Amino acid sequence: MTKRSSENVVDIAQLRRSCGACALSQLCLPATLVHDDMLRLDKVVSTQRPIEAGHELYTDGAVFHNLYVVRSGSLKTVSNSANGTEQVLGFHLAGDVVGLDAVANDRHQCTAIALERTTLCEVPFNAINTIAVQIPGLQQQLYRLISREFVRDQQHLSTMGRKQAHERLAIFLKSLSDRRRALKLDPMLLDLSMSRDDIANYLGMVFETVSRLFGRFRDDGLLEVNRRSVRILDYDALSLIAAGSQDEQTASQKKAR
Amino acid sequence: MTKRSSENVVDIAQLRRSCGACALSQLCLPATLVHDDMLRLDKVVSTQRPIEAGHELYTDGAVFHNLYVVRSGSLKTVSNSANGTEQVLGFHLAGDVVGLDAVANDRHQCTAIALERTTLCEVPFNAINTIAVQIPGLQQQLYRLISREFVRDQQHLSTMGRKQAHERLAIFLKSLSDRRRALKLDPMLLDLSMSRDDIANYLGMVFETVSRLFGRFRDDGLLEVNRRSVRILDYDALSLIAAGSQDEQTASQKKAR
DNA sequence: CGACGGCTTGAGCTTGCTCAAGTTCAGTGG
DNA sequence: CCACTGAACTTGAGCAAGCTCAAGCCGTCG
Repeated sequence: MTKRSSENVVDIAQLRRSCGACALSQLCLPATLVHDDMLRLDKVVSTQRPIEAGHELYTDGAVFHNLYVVRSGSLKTVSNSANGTEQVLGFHLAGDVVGLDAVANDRHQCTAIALERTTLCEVPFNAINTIAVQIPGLQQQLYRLISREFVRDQQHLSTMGRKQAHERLAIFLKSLSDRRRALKLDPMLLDLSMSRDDIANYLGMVFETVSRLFGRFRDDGLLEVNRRSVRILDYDALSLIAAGSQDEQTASQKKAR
Repeated sequence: MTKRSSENVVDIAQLRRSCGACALSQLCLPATLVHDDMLRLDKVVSTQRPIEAGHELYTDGAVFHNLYVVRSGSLKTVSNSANGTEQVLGFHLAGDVVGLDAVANDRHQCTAIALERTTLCEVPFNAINTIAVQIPGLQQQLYRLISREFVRDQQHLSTMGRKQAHERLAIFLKSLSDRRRALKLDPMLLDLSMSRDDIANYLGMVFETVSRLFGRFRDDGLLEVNRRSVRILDYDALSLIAAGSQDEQTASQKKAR
């Protein structure tokens, strides 16, 4: 199980257990640590067995024990309100830290569900807090991480505030692309792990609208869409729409709609 | 300037400078501290002169130095996107901590604007970090504070996801009411410090819609509306609408719309 | 192969947006 | 003190973006 160099599609799969060897360390807790400190971190972090698609990592209301770092795969976080309606709060890719919502009350405020087979590092919050007292860099990094999630949510709020549905979808696709670029993956090829329904919910619309918009972006030459496999053909045009360019025409240099 | 006992409308105005004597301490950083630790905190916290309505506390992009705790008055935080559109991210009342968005990058990610004459405590982040290392309770409290803001934003995201405008407004009014209750103020009387436009922006609609909804809630006997002075007449009905009760009729026991 | 879930596409309708006119109120100056 | 002004708010009418409902398609899995 430790050596599986056969799977070279994503080199993340080759990662060994230790934080020092992890390709994600720049995005994760050890970002600012020196080697010695990293070893101490290594002692408390463990890798879990993979979670299968559709399974829960934690549930709304569960007692808080661990933070998790996504190593491969992806998750969604969902808050379920009183009357049974769900709201997708975010999608979490490799390098993202999930579970920070629970720091406030010692209980998780949302449910985390794997969108595909997903591997994670488990970081016991108490343990990391204890060693963080002795490692100022780690302390700081923890603050930054929580705050980063906070800022991400604020950006999402700004997205939700935008009235036009096609702008919201463009922002979403662009952000996925940018996140892939940060992970050194092809930013033009999106392999969506989430359903149209998840995307729609996340962006505050219905899934039919998402589907129609994919069709429209395809017709306008912005995307190549094949179910969950999406190729960005015109990143600049997409960016223009995301930025709120008044007419999509200018953006795509096309006339059909 | 130190003694202005004339202003007894809100007893917050009578607060002395020290954290120990502050009526808000339960909501603020010192929540979990013992007396001795509080004295150390006192040393770094200072009270600023009031900010007038419409003035900025900090601007998007400004270098991060301080957190602020609202003592009296209120603020809005706003993110301005590329194409000039603004998004109101939140409203901040007495006891709220603002500025936490800047922890991620050492720069503020949004602009904070006073909605009325507002007094604040200024907490230098570096200083508090330094003493937090020695006071575990304070450390923990800082984490909780950031995480609390994060959770609040997630709740707001769930609100924005709800399709019906009247549900969003009901949630907003209910939350204002609940926050007033937590501050030991009359929860049925809302003195809105923000404009219809601010509310609309915050909830992702246009100001005319907010105005119309106030009218509808008034007609349905839920509210008494007099410009910015709003009295909640039927809190339970409002809660039902906020929770997504399918028909407003049931909630308000009225027929007119 | 059939059945099911996820997706696409169409037609019609409703909510909330746009544009526009009118009202109220606080503040200002005569 | 009152008239004037401008900002904030209210209200109306018409329109369209996106929702609802519905039917059909495609790919996967048992």
